[in-house]
Amino acid sequence: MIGKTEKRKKLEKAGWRIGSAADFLALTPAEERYVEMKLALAHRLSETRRRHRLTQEKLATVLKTSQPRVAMMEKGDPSVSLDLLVRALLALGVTPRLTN
Amino acid sequence: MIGKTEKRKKLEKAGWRIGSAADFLALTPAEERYVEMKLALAHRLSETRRRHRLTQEKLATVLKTSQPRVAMMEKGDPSVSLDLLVRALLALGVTPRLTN
DNA sequence: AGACTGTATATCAGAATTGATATAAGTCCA
DNA sequence: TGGACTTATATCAATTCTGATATACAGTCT
Repeated sequence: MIGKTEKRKKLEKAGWRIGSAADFLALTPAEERYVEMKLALAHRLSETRRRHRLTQEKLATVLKTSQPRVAMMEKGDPSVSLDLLVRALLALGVTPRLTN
Repeated sequence: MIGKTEKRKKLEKAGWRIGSAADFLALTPAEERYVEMKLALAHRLSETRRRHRLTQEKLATVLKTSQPRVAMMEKGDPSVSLDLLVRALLALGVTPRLTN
């Protein structure tokens, strides 16, 4: 079990702007899960890239995007869509199955 | 095992414009998987809504969007993002876990 | 220190997605 | 047939996302 303050810090560190404690608590469970999913995918992308021994620059070329965007993806930045993350993972051969 | 022509029909019916057989075959495995994921989520959304005995109109209200967009989502229309689909499912309490 | 490699941050114009609206089409029942 | 209800399609302005560029930061080596 992870405390709320701790979780908040984790999210803020990841670039999710959360103004006040009230704002944070206003995150619905669905929103929290969405953010967590994104961070999980982001982490997975980073891991996968390392496993393939690629630099962000090289991965960017493979994905036909730029190194800065890859950096954003690996942070799970709010400005990056799930689509982009999923496409990247699929391109790397990772096959996410959606289970209940 | 599903034939290529059959699969193509399925995708075209779902609104994915695929001009020629050559174009279709040009879909990379990653792209195919992406489309299939989307259609799976779309179908899942439709099922879930029905299970909750909601009209598209009512679901739209819950999701703070419009009935026409819900229709698009349930078709897995190319103009609908994974984000939107996932958010919708999460809002309905479906909790997709990403497994290997 | 300086050069080099890899990653992070800021900004922005162009592209894609969004909710909304209007309206058509399908379904059921009296 | 016609109305009530539900879903589908078309269009569009506003928002969001994207790739690109410039540049900063961090680590390693000589």
